[in-house]
Parts: sequence; C-alpha cells; structure tokens
Amino acid sequence: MPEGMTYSDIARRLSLLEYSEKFELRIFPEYFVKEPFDYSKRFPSFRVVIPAKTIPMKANRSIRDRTKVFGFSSTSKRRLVSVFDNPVPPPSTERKSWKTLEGRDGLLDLCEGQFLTLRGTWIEAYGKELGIPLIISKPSMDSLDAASAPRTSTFIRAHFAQHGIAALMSRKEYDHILNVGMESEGKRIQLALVGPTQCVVFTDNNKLARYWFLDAVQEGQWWNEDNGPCPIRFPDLFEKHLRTRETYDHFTKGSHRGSIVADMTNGNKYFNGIGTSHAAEILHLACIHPETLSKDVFESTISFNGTLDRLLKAVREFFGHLETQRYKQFVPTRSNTLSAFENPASQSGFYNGFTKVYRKAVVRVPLTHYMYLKRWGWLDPRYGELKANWEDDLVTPGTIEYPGRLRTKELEVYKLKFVSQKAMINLHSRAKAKREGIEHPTLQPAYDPTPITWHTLHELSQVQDTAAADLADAFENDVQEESVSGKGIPARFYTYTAIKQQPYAGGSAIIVPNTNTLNYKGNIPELGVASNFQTKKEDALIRSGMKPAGRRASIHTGKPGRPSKRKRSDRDDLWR
DNA sequence: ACGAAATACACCTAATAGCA
DNA sequence: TGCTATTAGGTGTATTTCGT
Repeated sequence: MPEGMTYSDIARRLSLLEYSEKFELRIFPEYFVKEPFDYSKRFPSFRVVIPAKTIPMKANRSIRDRTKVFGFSSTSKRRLVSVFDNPVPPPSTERKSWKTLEGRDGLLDLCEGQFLTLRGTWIEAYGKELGIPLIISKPSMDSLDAASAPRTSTFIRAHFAQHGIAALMSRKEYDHILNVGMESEGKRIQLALVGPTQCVVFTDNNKLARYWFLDAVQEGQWWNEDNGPCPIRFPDLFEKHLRTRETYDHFTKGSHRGSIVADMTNGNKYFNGIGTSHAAEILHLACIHPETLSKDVFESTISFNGTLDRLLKAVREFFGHLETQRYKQFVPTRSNTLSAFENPASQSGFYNGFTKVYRKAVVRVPLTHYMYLKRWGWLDPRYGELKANWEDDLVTPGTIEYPGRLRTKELEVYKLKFVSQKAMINLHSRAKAKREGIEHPTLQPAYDPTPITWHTLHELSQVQDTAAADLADAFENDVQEESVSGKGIPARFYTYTAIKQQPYAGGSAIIVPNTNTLNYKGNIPELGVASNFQTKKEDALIRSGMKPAGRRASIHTGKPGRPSKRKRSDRDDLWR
C-alpha cells in the first residue's frame, strides 16, 4: 500500500518533530530480512546485510551464530564486531574509504552512537521514498559537546512495502514497547531515531522495507534519480515527463505490449509514486479500463481522443485530495490515539470517502457520472436508462443538522482473480503410448487447491497442446536420450494460469486484447474497474457468434525468461 | 550480436478466506 | 468454532527470447 499519498502523509506527520540535537540511531537487526543479493556493487552507500553463509567461520562460534539470517548478530549489534575481521568504521573525512570497504559501508557505523541532528521539516517524501537528512556530530575524544564537534551529513532513504511506515512516537511509548518486548506488542521497530522526548520509528512487519544510508555530500539528493518526477511535489514535471517524445516512444513502439495498469504499477520511471491502489483509483477517475494497452493510451495524443489527457487529469485530481480542506481537517498530524501506530477513525473515513474502486465490490457514482458512463457506452447493458425525473432526486432531503447528500447510484465492480496451477505430464509414458498405438494418458493436475471449473479445464486443454508440441520435440531425440540415460524422456511440469473467479456478479466477461496482461505481476492481481466497456475484439466475437464465456489465458511453462511468441493461427483472423 | 523486454522468483507475516 | 491455506505489498536479479 505505501504509495505517494502514504509517503506524503508520513512526511507531513513527521514534520511536527521537535528540534533536538541529540537523537540516537538504534537498530534492531532481528527485524531485518536477509538480503538475497549483494547490493554493495550497485549501491556503495547501502548497508549490505550479508547472508550467513558468506560469513567466515570461526572455530569458537556457536551453532546459533551460524544460523543467523544475516550479517548482524541477532542478539546485539555489538556481537557483529566479532564476526568481521575489519569492523572499524572509517573516519568521516575519508569519504573514499566508504566505497573501498567491501560488503558494507561506514555510514551506518558512523551514525551509531553519535549525536544526530534532525529536524522534522527536513523530512521529505518523493514518490515512493522517504528521505531523512541527518547531521552526524562526531564528538572528539576529549569533549562530548555536540555543538563544537566536527560534522558530516547523511541521508536515510526509506522505502516501505506492505504495512511499512515511519511514525512519530513519544519516548514514553517507545520505552514501553522495548520494556514489554516488541514481539508481544506486535510492534516491530527496525530503525529508531531516539530523542529525549520524541522518536521517529521505522516499522515494517513484513520486513520488506529497505533503507539506504547515503553520503549527503556525494549524492546531492536523497531520492533515486532513476525514478520519474514525484506527482505530488512536482505535478507539472510529472505531466511534462509523460508527454515527452521519449516517453511516447517507450509506450508506443511496436514491441511494447503492456497494459496501462501494469505500466503504472511496475517500476517508477514514468509513474513514480503510483502503486496498485492509486493506479486503480486514478484509472477509475479517468474512465480508463485497467487493461487498456499503454500503447493506445499514449497514442491518443496523436489521434486526439484524449485518453492520456484524461489520465493525467485524473492523476492531478487524485493527488489533489491532499490539498483539500477536508484533508487538512480530517487527517490530523497529531494523533490523539493511545498508540502511534493507530490511525484515527476520521483518517480512514477520509480515505474511504474518495477511494472508489480498490478492493471494493461496488462503487457509488453520482448521477452525472452515471450518465457520462452511459453516454459513452462504458456501462454494462444491465444498467438501464434513468427515469425521466431523475433530476428531482439529485439530493437527499436532509435535516437542519445534516444537509442533503448527493444521491449516488451503485455500480458493480469487476473483481478478477487469476491463479497459477501446475500440471504434470509424463512424456515418457506418452511416448510409449504413442509407439504402442494406444490413447495418450490424460494430463493430470499435479495439485489442485481449487475445484476444477470448466474454465480451468479449458486451460488444461491449452496445456495439453503445449505438451503435445513438446512431445513432438522429444520424439526427435527419443532414441538418443534412451540410449544414453536409459531412462527415456522425463516427466515434465507445466504451469498454467486460469481464472479462479469470474467477474464479480458474473454479468459478462472481459475479453482482453492481449493475454500478456493476465500475468502482469507474476502475483495474483485483483483489479477493480469502474466501468465495463466492450473491446473491439469482444464486439467481433459477439458478431461472429463465437464469444466465449471465459477468456483464454496464456500458458506458462514455469521457466523464467521472456515467453516465446505464439505462432499465428487461422483462428486468429476471427479476432481482428 | 546485443540491448530491450518480459517473465519467475526471492524476500516476509498479519489478516482473511475457506473448510471441517 | 477452530484449524489450515492463501493472500497482499515492491524491487533487484536471473533467465530467456524478441527485435533490430
């Protein structure tokens, strides 16, 4: 969930932090996750966490030490010192040495145990990142006077995933959580900037958050320059960037086949700060089907039917909620709840007030919007014409205390779910069956957590086709394989993607122009769309009387890499 | 031949959906 | 009602084929 609006909100709350010279960085290594890759090559300033297997073994280390999930000792940071041969951080003046240190950098070590100067107003959000500038006051040996100490500066760059936030917390609550134990409280703090009365705590229960410690002088700015402009802080730049020739070329060139929802949520180069929920809401606002090809959206600038204009307008309108009086009134910076992690009810009320689509089964639209959708044919045919006197009921009666509210009409929203399943086929037995002239054994699902519906059976037949093609290939090498290994052709797994759940309320099916959009994330997407319009392909199918109730799903063999292009068949002509 | 594109997967656990 | 299985989030990297 953490997306542009979330980061902006976090930064706004943290701006109330009271000024203090004496913050202290505290780290809780047991709430970090093992990093699967060595980031030191790409991010020299990033504190690399080293998988246990790369830690040189020492005779006196216990089993417990060796099973640590990453380089930090789980019991205390101090024990890390005994693990590495060269644990001494470099002096802050020798900046070059940060890069020369292999596997980790000195910035984190420099921060620890030092006086850290931090101001709430320094904390910024940019896209999907939070930046915390810090001044490190390094006390000299003979003086602990922070004011006169030599200084250097660093940025902490924070990126959260699910359930990750940074929050302002009283020192009292912080101490309480530590005393009770973070596990028992369910509050797992990863990093904390601890002041005498106030703290900034970073949490991410799923441990997917990432933190960078950047050299402020060397980097210049804390955010990732590879990402596009922040739509909240620089809306004009954001829009301009999406209207450049380079962006147009990227989304419209022949090889680009992505859907707009996938391109908005995958990567931050063009749609920085926008994730799954923001994308769903923005597309809803713009009356753009999430699975519209990006190519079509961006080409609209040439054909002048305004799809890109609608999209960019919707982006502005969506993030414009942060500027409304309602936001300032109902989303307080100063929480009056018992815990810093609790959100006031008024806040969730605010967000639920304008989010219409994401993870919702129905959407309520004003009558004017309903008419708009109807006018352009974006509504399911089930939704009929409005009564002649609909204008009479635009506003509910209301009372003196509560004025009448704008009457809305409820529309169903699509919820699509896709699930990957595995099927196993024994090519050897099939080859044998073919040699002996008997019928092929049926393809068996290797596991099937859900009941097989006709949809999945349909996809299974697709898998059968692929398996048959593989079988033909296998026959080419049949003799050779048998003579070498003596084992014949091995069994092989095929993975296929099937529709687990039909569109909510099952009124009609969406036919997707490009089946690639089914698997846009490798995860299981849940799409909420505002309206249901019929694609050209669906129109053609209806006309030809061949409209299937489900849709064809792309087949996956389970191996990574770009999928090979399907050969064009005669049937494809029906889809034009 | 080589850059670009598109896929899987690793990394987690609270909350929820589904089932007995 | 209690138990088990599934789901959500975002990014870097590996792996494969496409397009030129």
